[in-house]
Amino acid sequence: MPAFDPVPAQVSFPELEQRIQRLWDAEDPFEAALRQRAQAPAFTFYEGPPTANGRPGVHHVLARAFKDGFLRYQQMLGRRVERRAGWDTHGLPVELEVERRLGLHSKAEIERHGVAAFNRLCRQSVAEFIGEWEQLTRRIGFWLDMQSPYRTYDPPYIESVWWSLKQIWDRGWLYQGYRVSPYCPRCQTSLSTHELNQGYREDTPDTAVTVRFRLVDEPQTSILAWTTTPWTLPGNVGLAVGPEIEYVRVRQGAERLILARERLSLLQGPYEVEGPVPASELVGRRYQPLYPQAAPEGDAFRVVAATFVSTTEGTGVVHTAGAYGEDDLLLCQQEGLPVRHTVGLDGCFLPMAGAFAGLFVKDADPRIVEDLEGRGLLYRADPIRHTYPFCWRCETPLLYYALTSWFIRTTAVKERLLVHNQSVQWVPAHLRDGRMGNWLESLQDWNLSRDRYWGTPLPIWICPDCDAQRCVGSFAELGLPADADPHKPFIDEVQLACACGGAMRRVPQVIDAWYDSGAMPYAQWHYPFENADRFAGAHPADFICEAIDQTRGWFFTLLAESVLLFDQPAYRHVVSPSHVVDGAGQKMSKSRGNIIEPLALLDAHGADALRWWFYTTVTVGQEYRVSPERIAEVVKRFLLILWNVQSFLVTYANLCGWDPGAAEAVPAPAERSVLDRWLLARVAQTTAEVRRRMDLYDATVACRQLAQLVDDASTWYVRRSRARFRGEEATAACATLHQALRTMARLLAPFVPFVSDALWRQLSVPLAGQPSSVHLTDYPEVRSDDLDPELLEAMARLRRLVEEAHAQRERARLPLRQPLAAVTVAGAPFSAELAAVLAEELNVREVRYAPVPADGRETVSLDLALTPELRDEGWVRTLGRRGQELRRAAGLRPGQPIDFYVEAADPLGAAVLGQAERLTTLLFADRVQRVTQGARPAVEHSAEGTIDGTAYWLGLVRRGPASSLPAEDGP
RNA sequence: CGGCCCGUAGCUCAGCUGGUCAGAGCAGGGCUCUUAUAAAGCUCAGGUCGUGGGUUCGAGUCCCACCGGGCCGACCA
Repeated sequence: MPAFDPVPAQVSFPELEQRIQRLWDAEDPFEAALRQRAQAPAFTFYEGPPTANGRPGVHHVLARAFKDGFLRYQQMLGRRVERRAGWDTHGLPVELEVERRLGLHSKAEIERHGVAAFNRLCRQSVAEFIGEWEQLTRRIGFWLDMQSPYRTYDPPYIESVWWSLKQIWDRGWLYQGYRVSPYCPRCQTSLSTHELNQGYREDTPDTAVTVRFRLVDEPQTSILAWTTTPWTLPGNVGLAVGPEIEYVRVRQGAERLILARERLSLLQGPYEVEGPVPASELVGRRYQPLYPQAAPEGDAFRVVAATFVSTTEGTGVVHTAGAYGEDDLLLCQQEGLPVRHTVGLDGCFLPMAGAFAGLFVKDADPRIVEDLEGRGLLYRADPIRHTYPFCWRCETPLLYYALTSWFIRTTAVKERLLVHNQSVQWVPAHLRDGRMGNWLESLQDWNLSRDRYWGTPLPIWICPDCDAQRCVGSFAELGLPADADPHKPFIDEVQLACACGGAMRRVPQVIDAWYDSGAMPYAQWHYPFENADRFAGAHPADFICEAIDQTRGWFFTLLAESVLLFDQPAYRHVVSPSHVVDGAGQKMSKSRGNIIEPLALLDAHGADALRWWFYTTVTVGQEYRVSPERIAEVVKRFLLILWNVQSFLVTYANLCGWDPGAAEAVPAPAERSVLDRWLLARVAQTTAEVRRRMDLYDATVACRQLAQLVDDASTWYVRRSRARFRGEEATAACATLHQALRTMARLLAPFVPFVSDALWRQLSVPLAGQPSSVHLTDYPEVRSDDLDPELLEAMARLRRLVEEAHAQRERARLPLRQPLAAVTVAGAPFSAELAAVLAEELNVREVRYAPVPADGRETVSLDLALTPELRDEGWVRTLGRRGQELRRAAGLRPGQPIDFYVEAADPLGAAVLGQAERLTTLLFADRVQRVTQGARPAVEHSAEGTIDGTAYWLGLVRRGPASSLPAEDGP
């Protein structure tokens, strides 16, 4: 009875993975692993919540592969690793999907449809692809608790978010302000940068105007300013000059003009430069408003200094309208210039714009140009073409438009953010001071509010009578039950009594969905209303892992909220892989048609292959050029080799009846042959290196080391040990390879969870009391008794010399089958054992040594002279090979007893007679008989050929049934 | 415009704190081994290590500039 179940030579990894998955379904080792570590110290992980209203892609597999690898590793180290799934459920992407489905195109249409119904659909839409996410998560072997995920729309989650905002409010860090954003006047919403990028159109025709701003105290003198958006001119409140820029006053006809010296080329017709005007002299000067009737209250129409002013375009003077430009707004706030809208939310001029009132701004542009020209204020107007943003949904030209927004004063804790960021171990390391560090250095206040519907409502109530503001931090303050739906529109019905006697109403906004996700460390536990211990024990996280695009996303919001609320970092280690692109390095997109579906890859090559490819192909931080061919290569180069080593062991262990569970005497490792000791030393060395690398969160080098170990086990240990598995050393060899493979299965378990478990289970069959799954074992410790650096070095040296010797044979055209008398090593002698390995690998009788060459370089040289005896043996080995081919052609299995007949003239015939025993062994035959010419017996299979010019004939006859070999599964 | 990453054999990529580092795998040609039965081993690449400077006894490996690619951000008044 064989100890091991036979291993089919052909393996389909996708099928194997499904088989293992079914075992997991039945045994639930995920749950068992958690139970097993229930009392162990926690290793805390935060799962970044994806939005489930989109399909998962290959890039999601990437991050999840790294998450799972590190989590399994930590668990095997003995930590308790909880992994709770989460879903990001709010936000504009969800709303857009629902709008699309309902055929709605604006906020007005949503409100006509009804916000309650709209939000109901949003809630449903979030779950749209949840099944696909769960399927993929499961398929890639990512163990994640998806039974009780946190969801950002759950009332307790929202209540925790409210609590956090109240904390921020109490510290004075939550305030209302203006912000300029790209704004679609038709949809009546601001757009995110992401959306903005989808709508840029090049070569958009527009009009650039250069306008005279007459100085109050010098009406004959004008400052020239230039703009491509004439519609912002009625909103002008100031002119900005650059403190470093040199301005000049020029005379042209009766008038004087002021502009930057570098921009004189803008002038039309002859002019005379009267002299320089320092920027400092311009600052503070007042000019006449272009549209006095639209003048706002306050100290407007002044020249101010601003560093952002350039001289690459225009006049070196920037027309400033605070409500219609980001820089403009900041400048106005800084300089005390009034900010007021001249354009309404619908993109049409307000009544104070006089003749333009009611006109859409883009339609008003030509009218404004006409009007300015009529009043002598236009210096010149030029058609231009530039890149301009349009709404990607409705194609309306976007406006930069200041809206009332609520902000978190993140700048107040900037120093703390920088300090805590320093404490984080980033992989790749440059992210800390690079992308993340730079982002924090140029930190601005967080624009928290969104004028939308499906999101966590901003918990601020304002009294219309006395303007009192109140931030609400719990449901109880509103008298709401714990299970109340706190979403719009219901929450907007809730009024609070103001001290002045008025009824406070909630502000209409919801908050940035990114705030929701950054709140997960505390909100997933409904902290501080519940689970205070649970939160305290799981913050900061030991480890998070998301793709690089989360730097300014989730990585930032986690950190920002943690610092704002707790003055702590949110995580200690971040692994952040780069992007996934197609095989040609192109970004995957629907329009390019180069999207690679993860499930297709998984079906074709399996999850282990894809995971392993992600770990080993490039270092984290470089892009992943994924293609089916590259994943297929992993199967060939790694998984199949691993599988074949396993298959080899099982075949021979069964063949020689070795049983690891039997109390058979196995020599202690130190007593085994040098190849065994070498393999065990390689395993120990690799174990140490893998642990060291994984402790540094470097899965790439760890896995590359493992790949090298697998390759060494196959292409050196097994290759050189094959004969030993059939001889006296079979027990030691089987025990060694068995032990090595079991260790390798555990070393590989975090990375290729399916095949490693398959290996483990197979190898454990004959053993009692073993964990049923490799994922319930401990990560291998370094067996210090096995370490043997000297042996590793000596073997490495030996293998270098082997390569050189093989090259010499190649040049001499002597097949390896042909034995040679000696090899001479110019270098330090090997131990007798290693010398035997060398001799066997090179097929030489003897290893000799010579002094090292003067340059100190070790060399090797084969004695290429053939004696008759060596030549005879070479012939016999060739004949043996031909016999093997005949066996194979006859379809005989290993172990099938046979008789061989050989007919050959001398000198080949003599050689056969002289080495009949060797030939018998080579052919695994019971008997080899030489027959004389013309006396060929009747045989089942035969072959003819020549060796070195001598013709031969081989015949083969079976004897009795096959011995007790395992049957193989088909060809 | 700014920040970061990358630019090494036809392709994909290794090369840690400067001194056998000029490498591996794949593709292609040749050869070999084999009761792991097509999986494996060996061999063949004359590559200005993007370009140009610099530091150094010595630089893919450090510094500067430039060119090209990517990502992120800013800007387009």
